[in-house]
Amino acid sequence: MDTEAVRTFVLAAEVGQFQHAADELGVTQQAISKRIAALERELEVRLFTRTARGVELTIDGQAFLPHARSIVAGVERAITAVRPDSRALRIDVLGFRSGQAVVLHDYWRSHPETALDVVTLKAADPHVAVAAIRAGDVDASFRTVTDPAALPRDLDMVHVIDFPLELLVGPRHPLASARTLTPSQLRRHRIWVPGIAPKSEWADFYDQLATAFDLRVDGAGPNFGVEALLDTLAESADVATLVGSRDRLVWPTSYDLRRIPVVNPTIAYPQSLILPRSNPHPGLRAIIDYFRSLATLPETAWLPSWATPRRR
Amino acid sequence: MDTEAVRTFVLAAEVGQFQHAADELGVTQQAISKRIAALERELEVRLFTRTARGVELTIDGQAFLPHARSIVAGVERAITAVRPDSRALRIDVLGFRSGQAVVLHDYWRSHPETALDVVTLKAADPHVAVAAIRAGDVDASFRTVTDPAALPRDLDMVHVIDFPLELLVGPRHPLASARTLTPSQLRRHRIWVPGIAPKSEWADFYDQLATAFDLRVDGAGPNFGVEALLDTLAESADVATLVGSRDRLVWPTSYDLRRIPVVNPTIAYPQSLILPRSNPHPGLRAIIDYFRSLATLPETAWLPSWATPRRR
DNA sequence: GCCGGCCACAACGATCGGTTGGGCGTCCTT
DNA sequence: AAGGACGCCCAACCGATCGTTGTGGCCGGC
Repeated sequence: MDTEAVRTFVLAAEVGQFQHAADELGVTQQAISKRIAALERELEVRLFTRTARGVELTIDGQAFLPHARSIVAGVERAITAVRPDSRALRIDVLGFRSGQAVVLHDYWRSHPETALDVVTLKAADPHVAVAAIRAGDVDASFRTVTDPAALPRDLDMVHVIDFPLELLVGPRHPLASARTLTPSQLRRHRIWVPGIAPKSEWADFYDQLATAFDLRVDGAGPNFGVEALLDTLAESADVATLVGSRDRLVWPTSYDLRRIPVVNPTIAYPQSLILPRSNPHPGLRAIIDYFRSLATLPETAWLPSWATPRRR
Repeated sequence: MDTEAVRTFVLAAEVGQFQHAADELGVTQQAISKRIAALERELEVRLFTRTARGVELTIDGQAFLPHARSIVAGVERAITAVRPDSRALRIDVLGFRSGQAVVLHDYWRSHPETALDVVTLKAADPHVAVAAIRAGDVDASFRTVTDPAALPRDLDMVHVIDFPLELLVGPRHPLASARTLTPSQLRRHRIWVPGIAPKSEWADFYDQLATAFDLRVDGAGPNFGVEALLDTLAESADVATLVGSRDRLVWPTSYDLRRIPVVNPTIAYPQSLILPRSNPHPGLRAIIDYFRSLATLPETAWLPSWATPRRR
């Protein structure tokens, strides 16, 4: 189906004449006639009844019209999503299931008029995101550079939210039936966080965490994907992992995995947004405010050294 | 833009390989390559990065993907809306601003998953609707045949709701400042209801109404459209009209028209739905129930002779 | 260093989408 | 009732497009 034909159909339905639509589009009436005929042939349905003074929608045409409008609107949105000059707000997240993306989705659902595109740069290195922002490929990125001096002067990094961590364990794990846990209870249990790149933001976070609470955090081993990790957890009696409270993890219900909040102190992972210092996309303000309006941490929460905590 | 290309893009993005997508679609890899290239040329943006083991979405490609899915879904819905065998529930209303359509829209908003197409047969004669239902062109019609014997045996007519009438007047009309009105207060005022076809359901209604309350209901004159009617009302100091409480009338706010409920007794216009007696569309049941669940009339309401009133 | 897998480019035929030209039916005017 | 205006369709033609087959380049694995 040619979307030009669909657009032509909508226009012809609105003006009620092929001739008028043809003038509007700067083509001949015969071209309109053929476009509609092609559409009718494809749908195997008559869309217009031809009269001496123009055309009129058939029942099928009436039923088709709103869907046609929706297609045209969809094409319109799709084009503006990639047109460099009229690009929608485009934000980089770590992954579509990350807490960042989940909260961003919540924001969009409460502000559905926002033209928002969520993308993910498949690179652990925050410099990739920094370069993408400076190049104008994305408007902002939910990443953190732990050393503020490493951030170029034309970019800004704002702290937007902290996600409390929860322990994720299978049913055979000794801590499986706990309602909540303190960090000291995690001592001597193996915490497996695969796929952490050395010297990355996450490596640093878990290093600090392990030191602070004398934990066994094992970041070694390749990341075979979240499914493989969940598989392992479900079976294992001694492996657990940490996930953000807002992370979306989908697993078969047969897995019977449990998420157990860590408290006293709460362990939180700070989330920042990197954006241009000058002329940031105007839609970012509301998104930052939305993130910051969400529940904040207790005074006692533990945060890594680089965090600039937001507390009430 | 060709929707086949869009569908191809979505598939290629999902499988990550042109070759695989080509196998899936039963064409050569080169065809896929050209489709994507054409899309990229049209959008003036690179959608994939080509690698040795397949393709990967660019940032722009990621931004484009959800919109592409929405286009594909829109095309899907558009096709099912007209495919005779898989047709969505299709209901005929008197007009898109009628109370019928308004309530139907309310229903759809609370059940957005319903595949519903609203059409209007531009004919005053209910036999047109009857024929359309019998032919399968529509599933049901919000029309009334006042003589039940005139309804073919294979069709059923169910009473679904009554719409109380309100007086619509301009600011200079002597009744303009009333909060409510009784029918007897309308006596001697001219009530203008243009565009009523002789011997139609509406002619009969207003005949009975005029007789019952000794009113001056003027149904003469051609209908120049609702705008012309509103124009006249806004200016006039002695012309008023009756509208259903659920009818949607949009007018410039400068008009300052008022809708005044008629009470003691309420005057109600009964609404029926004509549908096939055997194998009606399964979605109709919920719609009928929805209409019937809405506020019913007081015991004292006036209804035309053919009505089968629904009262608590 | 070779092989295998995947994508791009080139050439060719079929199809498609546009134009011009001509004809028919309806409505309005004279 | 005849003529003109208008809007539609059909036919013929032409350039662009979409598919095919054939070929070459690039990259990763053995």
